[in-house]
Amino acid sequence: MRVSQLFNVTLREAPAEAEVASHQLLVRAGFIRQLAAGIFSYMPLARRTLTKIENIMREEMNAIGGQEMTMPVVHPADIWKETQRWYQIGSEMGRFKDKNNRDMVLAMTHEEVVADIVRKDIRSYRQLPRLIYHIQTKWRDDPRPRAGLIRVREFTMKDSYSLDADWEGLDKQYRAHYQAYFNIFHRCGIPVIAVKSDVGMMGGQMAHEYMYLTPIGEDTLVLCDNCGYSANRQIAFFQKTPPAPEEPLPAEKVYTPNAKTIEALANYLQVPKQKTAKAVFMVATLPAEDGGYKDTFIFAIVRGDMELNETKLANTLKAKDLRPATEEEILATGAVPGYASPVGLKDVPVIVDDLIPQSPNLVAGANEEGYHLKNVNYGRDYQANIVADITAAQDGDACIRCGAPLRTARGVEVGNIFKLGTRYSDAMGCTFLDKDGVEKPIIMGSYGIGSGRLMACIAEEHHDEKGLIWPITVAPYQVEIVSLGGQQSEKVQQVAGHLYQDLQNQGIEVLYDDRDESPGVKFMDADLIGIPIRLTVSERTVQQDSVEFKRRDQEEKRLISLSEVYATVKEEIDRLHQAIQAKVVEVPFEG
RNA sequence: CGGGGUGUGGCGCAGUACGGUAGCGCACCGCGUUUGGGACGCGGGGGUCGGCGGUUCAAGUCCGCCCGCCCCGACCA
Repeated sequence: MRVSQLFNVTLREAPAEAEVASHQLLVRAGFIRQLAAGIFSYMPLARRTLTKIENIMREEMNAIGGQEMTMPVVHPADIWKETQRWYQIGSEMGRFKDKNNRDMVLAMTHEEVVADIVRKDIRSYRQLPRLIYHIQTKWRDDPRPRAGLIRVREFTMKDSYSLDADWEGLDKQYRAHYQAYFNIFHRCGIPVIAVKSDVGMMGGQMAHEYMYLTPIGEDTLVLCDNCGYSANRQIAFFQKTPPAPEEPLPAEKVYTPNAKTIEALANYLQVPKQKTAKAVFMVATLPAEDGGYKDTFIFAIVRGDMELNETKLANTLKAKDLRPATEEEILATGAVPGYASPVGLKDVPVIVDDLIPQSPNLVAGANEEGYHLKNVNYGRDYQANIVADITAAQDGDACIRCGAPLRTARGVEVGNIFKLGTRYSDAMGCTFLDKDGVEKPIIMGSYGIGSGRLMACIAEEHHDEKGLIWPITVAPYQVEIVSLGGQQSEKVQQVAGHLYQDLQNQGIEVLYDDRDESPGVKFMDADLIGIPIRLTVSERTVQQDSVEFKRRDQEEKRLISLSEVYATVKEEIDRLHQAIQAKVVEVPFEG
């Protein structure tokens, strides 16, 4: 492609709203243009990179037996009602009515469609196992898109769905994806780790997220450098060290003016935070007896030095939804915000962290403005409805497996794999007859990777102050030819033009900057766009029957003779591919 | 949804305090010069100042309401 013909505009400055490097550079280099919050156009250069990313996905999916298909973006709401997700999912779901006033859904994901196809077409164990996938646009009306392509509302995702007759089959497909996903990310040039994750609204038995570690990430991960334990902070387990036992002391009411936070309380009473109990008020949406849901006020207690983990609490309660209580709701229960106490509280479910019963003589609220109770002891002074692990792992906590200090890090979720089990099969009646003629539910798994987000993470990982530096496997073009003074020198123009033709004829993807621009402009644009190999043709080089060779990821330039250009370019492309391939390794399964 | 910010030509910004009829850099078009790291000269084109309403002789500027976008949080297969 000649740059003079390319539908692409580079920007000297990034729009003010672009903050992270991948967003700024992808916009400046002309890869993406924003239409609305979280809605982007992918320009020709981006399309080429996305196609390469998607082809890598295809190769890896096909390698584990996947079969590509395409499913609709627009669904009738009926199937989403069947699985209840029509009711369970809030404003994130795109809903509209068709001309006949029927409820319709914009696809957020395709479990329902898969299940609908499967229940109609699969009848026998002979048709299992199967693995299908598609690469499709999805819509999730995220409350807060951010960081360019990292978090968007309209996005393209490679989604695969495994269908099995038994749990062993699911496990096999799950593990195949586990490795295939590492292969995909490694081939795209980004390091990732797989962490165990919350199954969330997908339901199911097991889930891993593939995280690209970066400070701009929005998920917090808990990692053990010693044994390799890793988990999303939402579900990370850790060892809790009980304090030294103490004789329970008599409870004592103390005056604590303006001590409404743990910080202020510990400061005022001059006690360490771990000697205090923190009251957290939540409202949980719980399943009701009538089959519906009802909001229930929840009083959660964790030690003052710890943080409530809302995901753990929600899972403990089997809550559909969980949110902080408002001040009015707190007052309505008879508790006093800032001075709330589990002691003497009635008719409110109390959930305490499992470390609380082992922590004697804590300071808790007195349910009276300006007063706390010292020496509150679980069991003697109050009881809980549930004792469970509801606190969040923090930096330095002990690893659940080996006891070494845990580290927290930020990451972007670039992919996930789920063992769905029979949740969708049960809801939508996906059954088959096994060898014995017994009707059984099909066992499903689902596995997703967002291609735009992946492209952004690659940009995030591979750039410098001048611009993008694409890995050879996903670069829009492999080689960029820059001609200098082509308007003045017929020779330069000829050499560059021939080189462009020759390399293309040899199957190399070439971008040829043939514009009548100053050298500075061309070099700057080349650096910004980030094609891995640059060949410069100028009066200076043609006089020596050579061109200048430079790799985008290296500073060195060297002259190579025209007769050796193809061989050198080929060799360097192979070398770049080999370096990537060397990273595609087997990763032990961490179940 | 809560908190904060922001909106002036394609991009980056000034002008708003103190109301007087819109400006700078880059980009774009034409001509000429220039050509190894974002050139120069001359001449051009392009803006309902986010929207609506109000105050005023006069509103980019003051007042009210609304909207978009960005950041933090909540939320998130």
